[in-house]
Amino acid sequence: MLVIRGERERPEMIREEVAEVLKRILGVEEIPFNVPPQRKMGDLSSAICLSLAKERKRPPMEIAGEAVEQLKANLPPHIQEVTLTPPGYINFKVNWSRLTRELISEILEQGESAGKSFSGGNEKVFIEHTSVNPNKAMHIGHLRNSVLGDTIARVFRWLGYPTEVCNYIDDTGVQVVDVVTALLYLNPPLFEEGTSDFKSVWQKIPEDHPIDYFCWDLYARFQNEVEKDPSLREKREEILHRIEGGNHPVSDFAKELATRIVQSHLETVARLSVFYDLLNWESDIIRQGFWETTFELLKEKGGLRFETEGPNEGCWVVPFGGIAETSNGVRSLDKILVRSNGSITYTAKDIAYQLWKFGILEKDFLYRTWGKQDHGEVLWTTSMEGKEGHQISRRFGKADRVINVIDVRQTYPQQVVSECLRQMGFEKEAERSIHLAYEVVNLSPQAARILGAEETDEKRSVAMSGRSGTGVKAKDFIEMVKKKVVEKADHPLEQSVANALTSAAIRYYLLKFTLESQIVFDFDEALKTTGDTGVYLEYAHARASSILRKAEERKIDFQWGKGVVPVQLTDTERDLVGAISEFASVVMKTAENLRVSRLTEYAFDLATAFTNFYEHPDPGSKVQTPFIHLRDESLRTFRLSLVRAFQIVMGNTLRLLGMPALEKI
RNA sequence: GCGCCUGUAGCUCAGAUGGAUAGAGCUACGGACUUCUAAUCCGUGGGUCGGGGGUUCGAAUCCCUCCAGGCGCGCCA
Repeated sequence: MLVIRGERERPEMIREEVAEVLKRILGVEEIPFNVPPQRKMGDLSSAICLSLAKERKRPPMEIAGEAVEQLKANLPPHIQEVTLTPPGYINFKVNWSRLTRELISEILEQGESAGKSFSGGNEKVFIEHTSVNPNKAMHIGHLRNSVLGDTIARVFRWLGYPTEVCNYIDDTGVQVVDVVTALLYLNPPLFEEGTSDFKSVWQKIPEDHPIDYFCWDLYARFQNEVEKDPSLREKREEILHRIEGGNHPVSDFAKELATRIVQSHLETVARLSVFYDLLNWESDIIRQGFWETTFELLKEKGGLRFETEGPNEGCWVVPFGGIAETSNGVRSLDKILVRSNGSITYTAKDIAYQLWKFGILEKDFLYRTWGKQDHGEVLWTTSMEGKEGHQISRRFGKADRVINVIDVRQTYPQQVVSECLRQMGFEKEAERSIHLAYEVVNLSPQAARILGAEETDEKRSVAMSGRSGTGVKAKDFIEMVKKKVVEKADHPLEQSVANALTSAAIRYYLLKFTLESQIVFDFDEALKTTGDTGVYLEYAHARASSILRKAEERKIDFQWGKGVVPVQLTDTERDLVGAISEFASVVMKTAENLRVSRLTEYAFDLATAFTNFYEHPDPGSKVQTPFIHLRDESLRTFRLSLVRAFQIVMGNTLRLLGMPALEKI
């Protein structure tokens, strides 16, 4: 759990006010709170006296009774009534009128920065997400990663933390090697040794076929071919060395290929408003000698061992405790960083990279700009042709906290990385190396069948696999959702609106699940546009905007003043105020525990509260008068101001979720 | 074998720190639009919170155990 410093927000504030008084009265350290099951009981409740009964050897009703008496004599500022219900609950009624006056004033005054805190100080947060192998198209599982990381980054930025987002490009890994090998040697015209002219190879990619899609199929095909053709395996080995070594036409070709595919990945996620500050290339980590420095550091600080015997003979390993029996027989648990042939493992590179993120490593990348992104910010990239860190306008790395967004299957290697940091003596950095682990996206049996997967079990979900080419490609999915959104609309949509709804629907779908919940992707489920969806959120915001627009068109003057707040709010007014008041503390909690689903849940609650208020501002009454038609000027002003306050907070919530806040649909 | 995660309504999922009658959405059925935007709202139906023990005044939540599913434990990345 991260510790987030921040100002106390409304619900927290009220709770703390109450807790303060109660702690004094009862002489306890902590006061637990909960919400009563029925509204008439109150808005806030505590069962503290029930747990106190035993140790104090007194009936809970008696303890609570005395506490209530004292509370009545000394009411916390935002509480208007305290009651007692058996078997010993203390219930509090909030002074909604007062809370509403303060809350709306504050929001209208602060506008779009309402609820924003500037508590982050100088603590820099470094977030790595996406990091898709640049050898094929992205699929929906990758999107979950991107959208999670992007949302977390938005939350930290909002809270005032200097935040840096990077996308790691593994351009020297076997996946890229496979596709390069396939391009060069699978189909004629074959690559001729000694030449640096790759024109004919590039021409294999049809012009009307996106490169990432082409490589998706090619990569899957290559997996089959390489199985039965030993000469391809040899070629692959050769190409691996050339790419790792650099300084060879094939290496340049691989880089070019990866660059083009990265570009298509960036275009894909940009459709969901996902952007980065920096692209970090693995080839640059290798070429800048990050590992050599790390190797020395590891040997110097300890935590690394050269094996002279046993199964890992000839390797440099990090000891992780003995031998274990696994399903594949008896294995050493120690993590190999340098193989007996001298080459280094992925985890070794990861350790070096993690050290760089914290600014521990003396080495640095060279940097240049990649280009401007759709949101107007420049994207940087590491590059051997770039400038040194001190020569550019930005400073990358040197973070105080590092969040790596990687799926749950990589928990073990991530632990190895932070454990290595610990063993090297970087205790604080190990503590602040956070693996944001989330479960994968699988395909429902139906979805798998639609995609043409063979042998689907009707009960079991199917893992997506780049190797076999089964998966829902991100761009396909985006297009499908867009098509559905346009179809479902009762009027023609502007392109920008259709795109915004599409993005909101997809982001919401991928964010609403808890981190440990596997998403079993099903087309019907994922293409929903009613109920608990991103579309619902957009409608609530657009509806509020329309009301305000209409009020303006009719020249309705609604000048906010605290005097317009009714003494007694209706149920739906009160629920909406309650939802609005929770905004800031929800954002804070999201940053603390990195559980973004809490934010989507809140967004839905907030939108629901508004929609209910809009449909039934006077729940008891048979007639519901549109706000702009209200005769009672004071009430009209109040309700329109509440709409405005909602619109501001909903807009902020949407932006935190990376969704455009539509004024009109 | 060891470790981690999951199991809640027909389906998809929420349910910090243990609290009062376990909630949404979808689906089904029945209602509400000469509109401040109905991708909405209202109503009805729907549950042995995987099973069994335990701790507690109180357990979906904590502990033990069993069952079912997923993942991890590579000189892969």
